[in-house]
Amino acid sequence: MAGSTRSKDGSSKVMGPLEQEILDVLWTRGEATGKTVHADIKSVREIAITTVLTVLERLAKKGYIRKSKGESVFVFRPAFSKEEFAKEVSNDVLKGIFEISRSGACASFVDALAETDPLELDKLSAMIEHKKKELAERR
Amino acid sequence: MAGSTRSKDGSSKVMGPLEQEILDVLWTRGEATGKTVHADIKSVREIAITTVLTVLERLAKKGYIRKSKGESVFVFRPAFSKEEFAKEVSNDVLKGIFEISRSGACASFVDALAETDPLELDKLSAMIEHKKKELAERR
DNA sequence: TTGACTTTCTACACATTGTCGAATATCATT
DNA sequence: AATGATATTCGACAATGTGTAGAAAGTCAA
Repeated sequence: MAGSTRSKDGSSKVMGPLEQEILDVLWTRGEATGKTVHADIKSVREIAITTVLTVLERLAKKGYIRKSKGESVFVFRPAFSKEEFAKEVSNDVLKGIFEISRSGACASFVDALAETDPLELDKLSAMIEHKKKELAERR
Repeated sequence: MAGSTRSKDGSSKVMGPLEQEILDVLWTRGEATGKTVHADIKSVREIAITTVLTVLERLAKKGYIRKSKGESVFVFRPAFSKEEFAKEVSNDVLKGIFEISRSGACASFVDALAETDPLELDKLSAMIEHKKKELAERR
Protein backbone atom coordinates (compact mmCIF):
# COMPACT_ATOMS: atom_id res chain seq x y z
CA MET A 1 0.00 0.00 0.00
CA ALA A 2 2.45 2.64 1.01
CA GLY A 3 5.94 3.75 0.31
CA SER A 4 8.33 6.15 1.89
CA THR A 5 10.48 9.03 0.87
CA ARG A 6 13.32 11.05 2.20
CA SER A 7 13.25 14.75 2.91
CA LYS A 8 16.20 17.07 2.64
CA ASP A 9 16.45 17.65 6.38
CA GLY A 10 17.48 14.05 6.77
CA SER A 11 14.43 12.93 8.66
CA SER A 12 12.52 10.18 6.99
CA LYS A 13 8.95 10.78 6.11
CA VAL A 14 6.56 8.16 5.01
CA MET A 15 5.51 10.54 2.28
CA GLY A 16 5.98 14.07 1.10
CA PRO A 17 5.51 16.81 3.69
CA LEU A 18 2.55 18.34 1.93
CA GLU A 19 0.87 15.01 1.48
CA GLN A 20 1.42 14.32 5.15
CA GLU A 21 0.05 17.69 6.08
CA ILE A 22 -3.07 17.19 4.04
CA LEU A 23 -3.67 13.73 5.38
CA ASP A 24 -3.35 15.16 8.86
CA VAL A 25 -6.03 17.70 8.17
CA LEU A 26 -8.32 14.93 7.00
CA TRP A 27 -7.58 12.76 10.00
CA THR A 28 -8.29 15.66 12.29
CA ARG A 29 -11.46 16.73 10.57
CA GLY A 30 -12.69 13.35 9.55
CA GLU A 31 -13.58 14.77 6.19
CA ALA A 32 -13.22 18.06 4.39
CA THR A 33 -13.64 19.82 1.09
CA GLY A 34 -10.64 20.95 -0.87
CA LYS A 35 -11.49 24.47 0.13
CA THR A 36 -11.37 23.62 3.81
CA VAL A 37 -8.12 21.77 3.55
CA HIS A 38 -6.72 24.71 1.68
CA ALA A 39 -7.93 27.14 4.30
CA ASP A 40 -6.35 25.11 7.08
CA ILE A 41 -2.99 25.06 5.41
CA LYS A 42 -3.30 28.62 4.21
CA SER A 43 -3.65 29.72 7.82
CA VAL A 44 -0.09 28.66 8.31
CA ARG A 45 1.61 29.42 5.03
CA GLU A 46 0.91 30.68 1.55
CA ILE A 47 -0.29 28.07 -0.89
CA ALA A 48 -2.56 27.97 -3.93
CA ILE A 49 -5.75 26.01 -3.75
CA THR A 50 -4.90 24.18 -6.94
CA THR A 51 -1.81 22.85 -5.26
CA VAL A 52 -3.94 21.39 -2.52
CA LEU A 53 -6.43 20.01 -5.01
CA THR A 54 -3.69 18.38 -7.03
CA VAL A 55 -2.24 16.65 -4.05
CA LEU A 56 -5.66 15.59 -2.85
CA GLU A 57 -6.21 14.10 -6.26
CA ARG A 58 -2.90 12.27 -6.11
CA LEU A 59 -3.60 10.94 -2.66
CA ALA A 60 -6.94 9.69 -3.91
CA LYS A 61 -5.30 8.03 -6.88
CA LYS A 62 -2.89 6.34 -4.53
CA GLY A 63 -5.81 5.11 -2.50
CA TYR A 64 -4.92 6.91 0.69
CA ILE A 65 -8.11 8.99 0.66
CA ARG A 66 -11.54 8.84 -0.89
CA LYS A 67 -13.29 11.49 -2.85
CA SER A 68 -17.06 11.65 -3.00
CA LYS A 69 -19.70 14.10 -4.03
CA GLY A 70 -21.11 15.92 -1.03
CA GLU A 71 -24.15 18.20 -1.10
CA SER A 72 -22.65 20.30 -3.82
CA VAL A 73 -18.92 19.88 -3.79
CA PHE A 74 -16.52 17.01 -3.42
CA VAL A 75 -15.44 15.97 0.02
CA PHE A 76 -12.36 14.00 0.83
CA ARG A 77 -11.91 11.63 3.70
CA PRO A 78 -9.10 9.30 4.74
CA ALA A 79 -9.35 5.79 3.38
CA PHE A 80 -7.69 4.50 6.52
CA SER A 81 -7.49 5.57 10.10
CA LYS A 82 -4.22 6.92 11.31
CA GLU A 83 -3.61 3.61 13.04
CA GLU A 84 -4.41 1.48 10.03
CA PHE A 85 -2.26 3.69 7.91
CA ALA A 86 0.68 3.54 10.25
CA LYS A 87 0.27 -0.19 10.36
CA GLU A 88 0.38 -0.58 6.62
CA VAL A 89 3.22 1.79 6.14
CA SER A 90 5.23 0.25 8.93
CA ASN A 91 4.74 -3.17 7.51
CA ASP A 92 6.10 -2.11 4.17
CA VAL A 93 9.01 -0.22 5.53
CA LEU A 94 9.90 -2.74 8.19
CA LYS A 95 9.99 -5.58 5.75
CA GLY A 96 12.52 -3.63 3.76
CA ILE A 97 14.58 -2.96 6.84
CA PHE A 98 14.35 -6.52 8.05
CA GLU A 99 15.93 -7.55 4.81
CA ILE A 100 18.98 -5.67 5.94
CA SER A 101 19.08 -6.67 9.55
CA ARG A 102 16.36 -7.90 11.83
CA SER A 103 18.28 -7.52 15.00
CA GLY A 104 19.46 -4.03 14.18
CA ALA A 105 15.90 -3.03 13.47
CA CYS A 106 14.64 -4.59 16.67
CA ALA A 107 17.18 -2.82 18.77
CA SER A 108 16.35 0.42 17.12
CA PHE A 109 12.67 -0.13 17.51
CA VAL A 110 12.89 -0.61 21.22
CA ASP A 111 15.13 2.41 21.50
CA ALA A 112 12.88 4.62 19.46
CA LEU A 113 9.84 3.49 21.38
CA ALA A 114 11.45 3.93 24.77
CA GLU A 115 12.54 7.37 23.74
CA THR A 116 9.20 8.63 22.56
CA ASP A 117 6.91 6.80 24.94
CA PRO A 118 8.29 4.39 27.55
CA LEU A 119 4.87 3.30 28.73
CA GLU A 120 4.25 1.82 25.35
CA LEU A 121 6.92 -0.76 26.12
CA ASP A 122 4.48 -2.66 28.28
CA LYS A 123 1.89 -2.70 25.59
CA LEU A 124 4.44 -3.97 23.18
CA SER A 125 5.33 -6.78 25.56
CA ALA A 126 1.69 -7.70 25.75
CA MET A 127 1.40 -7.67 21.99
CA ILE A 128 4.32 -10.02 21.71
CA GLU A 129 2.88 -12.44 24.21
CA HIS A 130 -0.37 -12.36 22.40
CA LYS A 131 1.30 -12.97 19.11
CA LYS A 132 3.30 -15.86 20.47
CA LYS A 133 0.17 -17.48 21.81
CA GLU A 134 -1.48 -16.95 18.48
CA LEU A 135 1.39 -18.60 16.68
CA ALA A 136 1.47 -21.50 19.12
CA GLU A 137 -2.19 -22.24 18.60
CA ARG A 138 -1.95 -22.04 14.88
CA ARG A 139 0.04 -25.27 14.67
CA MET B 1 21.77 9.58 8.37
CA ALA B 2 19.53 7.65 6.09
CA GLY B 3 16.38 8.08 4.13
CA SER B 4 14.04 5.81 2.32
CA THR B 5 12.42 5.52 -1.03
CA ARG B 6 9.66 3.65 -2.69
CA SER B 7 10.00 1.36 -5.67
CA LYS B 8 7.40 0.94 -8.35
CA ASP B 9 6.48 -2.56 -7.24
CA GLY B 10 5.05 -1.10 -4.09
CA SER B 11 7.57 -2.59 -1.74
CA SER B 12 9.43 -0.06 0.30
CA LYS B 13 13.14 0.02 0.10
CA VAL B 14 15.38 1.99 2.31
CA MET B 15 17.22 3.06 -0.80
CA GLY B 16 17.36 2.33 -4.50
CA PRO B 17 17.66 -1.32 -5.52
CA LEU B 18 21.04 -0.88 -7.14
CA GLU B 19 22.39 1.01 -4.17
CA GLN B 20 21.12 -1.73 -1.95
CA GLU B 21 22.68 -4.36 -4.15
CA ILE B 22 26.02 -2.66 -4.13
CA LEU B 23 25.99 -2.15 -0.40
CA ASP B 24 25.21 -5.83 -0.04
CA VAL B 25 28.25 -6.74 -2.06
CA LEU B 26 30.38 -4.60 0.19
CA TRP B 27 28.89 -6.02 3.34
CA THR B 28 29.52 -9.50 2.06
CA ARG B 29 33.05 -8.88 0.90
CA GLY B 30 34.06 -6.43 3.55
CA GLU B 31 35.67 -4.32 0.89
CA ALA B 32 35.99 -4.36 -2.86
CA THR B 33 37.17 -2.45 -5.86
CA GLY B 34 34.69 -1.03 -8.31
CA LYS B 35 35.75 -3.71 -10.71
CA THR B 36 34.90 -6.46 -8.26
CA VAL B 37 31.55 -5.00 -7.38
CA HIS B 38 30.84 -4.71 -11.05
CA ALA B 39 31.85 -8.31 -11.68
CA ASP B 40 29.59 -9.53 -8.91
CA ILE B 41 26.57 -7.74 -10.26
CA LYS B 42 27.49 -8.51 -13.84
CA SER B 43 27.33 -12.19 -13.03
CA VAL B 44 23.64 -11.74 -12.51
CA ARG B 45 22.63 -9.13 -15.03
CA GLU B 46 24.05 -6.84 -17.65
CA ILE B 47 25.37 -3.56 -16.34
CA ALA B 48 28.11 -1.11 -17.28
CA ILE B 49 30.99 -0.60 -14.94
CA THR B 50 30.52 3.14 -15.05
CA THR B 51 27.06 2.66 -13.67
CA VAL B 52 28.50 0.82 -10.72
CA LEU B 53 31.20 3.40 -10.26
CA THR B 54 28.71 6.23 -10.34
CA VAL B 55 26.58 4.66 -7.67
CA LEU B 56 29.60 3.83 -5.56
CA GLU B 57 30.56 7.46 -5.82
CA ARG B 58 27.10 8.55 -4.76
CA LEU B 59 27.04 6.17 -1.83
CA ALA B 60 30.37 7.54 -0.74
CA LYS B 61 29.12 11.09 -1.03
CA LYS B 62 26.15 10.15 1.13
CA GLY B 63 28.51 8.72 3.67
CA TYR B 64 27.29 5.15 3.48
CA ILE B 65 30.62 3.86 2.25
CA ARG B 66 34.24 4.94 2.28
CA LYS B 67 36.60 5.13 -0.63
CA SER B 68 40.31 4.81 -0.16
CA LYS B 69 43.34 4.21 -2.29
CA GLY B 70 44.42 0.61 -2.20
CA GLU B 71 47.64 -0.77 -3.65
CA SER B 72 46.89 0.69 -7.01
CA VAL B 73 43.19 1.24 -7.32
CA PHE B 74 40.45 2.56 -5.09
CA VAL B 75 38.69 0.22 -2.74
CA PHE B 76 35.32 0.79 -1.20
CA ARG B 77 34.10 -0.45 2.12
CA PRO B 78 30.91 0.08 4.11
CA ALA B 79 31.00 2.96 6.55
CA PHE B 80 28.66 1.03 8.84
CA SER B 81 27.95 -2.58 9.56
CA LYS B 82 24.69 -3.96 8.35
CA GLU B 83 23.42 -3.83 11.89
CA GLU B 84 24.47 -0.26 12.51
CA PHE B 85 23.00 0.73 9.24
CA ALA B 86 19.68 -0.97 9.90
CA LYS B 87 19.63 0.64 13.28
CA GLU B 88 20.13 4.12 11.92
CA VAL B 89 17.68 3.69 9.13
CA SER B 90 15.08 2.17 11.40
CA ASN B 91 15.42 4.96 13.84
CA ASP B 92 14.81 7.55 11.18
CA VAL B 93 11.91 5.78 9.64
CA LEU B 94 10.30 4.72 12.87
CA LYS B 95 10.36 8.20 14.28
CA GLY B 96 8.46 9.32 11.23
CA ILE B 97 5.94 6.55 11.62
CA PHE B 98 5.57 7.11 15.33
CA GLU B 99 4.53 10.61 14.52
CA ILE B 100 1.55 9.11 12.79
CA SER B 101 0.67 6.41 15.25
CA ARG B 102 2.74 4.63 17.82
CA SER B 103 0.31 1.86 18.48
CA GLY B 104 -0.27 1.16 14.83
CA ALA B 105 3.44 0.96 14.28
CA CYS B 106 3.89 -1.36 17.24
CA ALA B 107 1.22 -3.71 16.07
CA SER B 108 2.72 -3.79 12.66
CA PHE B 109 6.17 -4.31 13.99
CA VAL B 110 5.18 -7.39 15.87
CA ASP B 111 3.33 -8.68 12.86
CA ALA B 112 6.18 -8.10 10.50
CA LEU B 113 8.63 -9.69 12.88
CA ALA B 114 6.44 -12.71 13.53
CA GLU B 115 6.03 -13.15 9.83
CA THR B 116 9.68 -13.04 8.90
CA ASP B 117 11.20 -14.66 11.95
CA PRO B 118 9.01 -15.76 14.86
CA LEU B 119 11.97 -16.75 16.99
CA GLU B 120 13.04 -13.19 17.07
CA LEU B 121 9.96 -12.42 19.14
CA ASP B 122 11.65 -13.83 22.20
CA LYS B 123 14.71 -11.76 21.65
CA LEU B 124 12.53 -8.72 21.31
CA SER B 125 10.85 -9.53 24.61
CA ALA B 126 14.23 -9.77 26.20
CA MET B 127 15.26 -6.46 24.72
CA ILE B 128 12.17 -4.82 26.14
CA GLU B 129 12.76 -6.20 29.59
CA HIS B 130 16.31 -5.04 29.43
CA LYS B 131 15.24 -1.62 28.33
CA LYS B 132 12.66 -1.36 31.07
CA LYS B 133 15.20 -2.27 33.67
CA GLU B 134 17.55 0.28 32.21
CA LEU B 135 14.91 2.97 32.41
CA ALA B 136 13.94 2.01 35.93
CA GLU B 137 17.51 2.30 37.13
CA ARG B 138 18.06 5.58 35.43
CA ARG B 139 15.83 7.33 37.94
C1' DT C 1 54.79 6.69 -26.83
C1' DT C 2 51.30 3.54 -26.85
C1' DG C 3 47.76 0.72 -25.18
C1' DA C 4 45.17 -1.06 -21.37
C1' DC C 5 43.00 -0.02 -17.43
C1' DT C 6 41.01 3.33 -13.90
C1' DT C 7 38.51 7.25 -12.64
C1' DT C 8 35.90 11.35 -13.37
C1' DC C 9 32.49 14.11 -15.95
C1' DT C 10 28.57 14.94 -18.07
C1' DA C 11 24.14 13.69 -19.51
C1' DC C 12 19.82 11.43 -20.32
C1' DA C 13 15.62 9.13 -18.75
C1' DC C 14 12.10 8.31 -15.51
C1' DA C 15 9.45 8.77 -11.11
C1' DT C 16 7.94 11.48 -7.22
C1' DT C 17 6.57 15.64 -5.20
C1' DG C 18 5.52 20.59 -4.69
C1' DT C 19 3.86 24.18 -7.20
C1' DC C 20 0.36 26.57 -10.15
C1' DG C 21 -1.93 28.91 -14.21
C1' DA C 22 -5.22 28.15 -17.66
C1' DA C 23 -9.06 26.04 -19.31
C1' DT C 24 -13.29 23.97 -18.42
C1' DA C 25 -17.41 22.74 -15.93
C1' DT C 26 -21.18 23.89 -12.77
C1' DC C 27 -24.81 26.63 -10.91
C1' DA C 28 -27.52 30.24 -8.99
C1' DT C 29 -29.21 34.68 -10.67
C1' DT C 30 -30.11 38.18 -13.43
C1' DA D 1 -30.31 32.50 -22.15
C1' DA D 2 -26.19 35.17 -20.59
C1' DT D 3 -23.26 36.38 -16.72
C1' DG D 4 -20.42 35.84 -12.88
C1' DA D 5 -18.79 33.23 -9.02
C1' DT D 6 -17.09 28.86 -7.71
C1' DA D 7 -15.41 24.32 -8.26
C1' DT D 8 -12.76 20.98 -10.79
C1' DT D 9 -9.68 19.23 -14.10
C1' DC D 10 -5.50 19.53 -17.11
C1' DG D 11 -1.24 20.28 -18.30
C1' DA D 12 3.26 22.12 -17.03
C1' DC D 13 7.53 23.23 -14.80
C1' DA D 14 11.11 22.71 -11.30
C1' DA D 15 13.72 20.09 -8.05
C1' DT D 16 15.39 15.78 -6.44
C1' DG D 17 16.73 10.92 -6.44
C1' DT D 18 18.04 7.00 -8.90
C1' DG D 19 19.54 3.98 -12.83
C1' DT D 20 22.00 4.14 -16.81
C1' DA D 21 26.15 4.77 -19.48
C1' DG D 22 29.32 7.16 -23.12
C1' DA D 23 33.15 10.34 -23.51
C1' DA D 24 37.01 12.27 -21.73
C1' DA D 25 40.86 12.39 -18.88
C1' DG D 26 44.23 10.24 -15.94
C1' DT D 27 47.70 6.52 -14.73
C1' DC D 28 51.15 3.29 -15.49
C1' DA D 29 53.85 -0.48 -17.32
C1' DA D 30 56.05 -2.20 -21.48
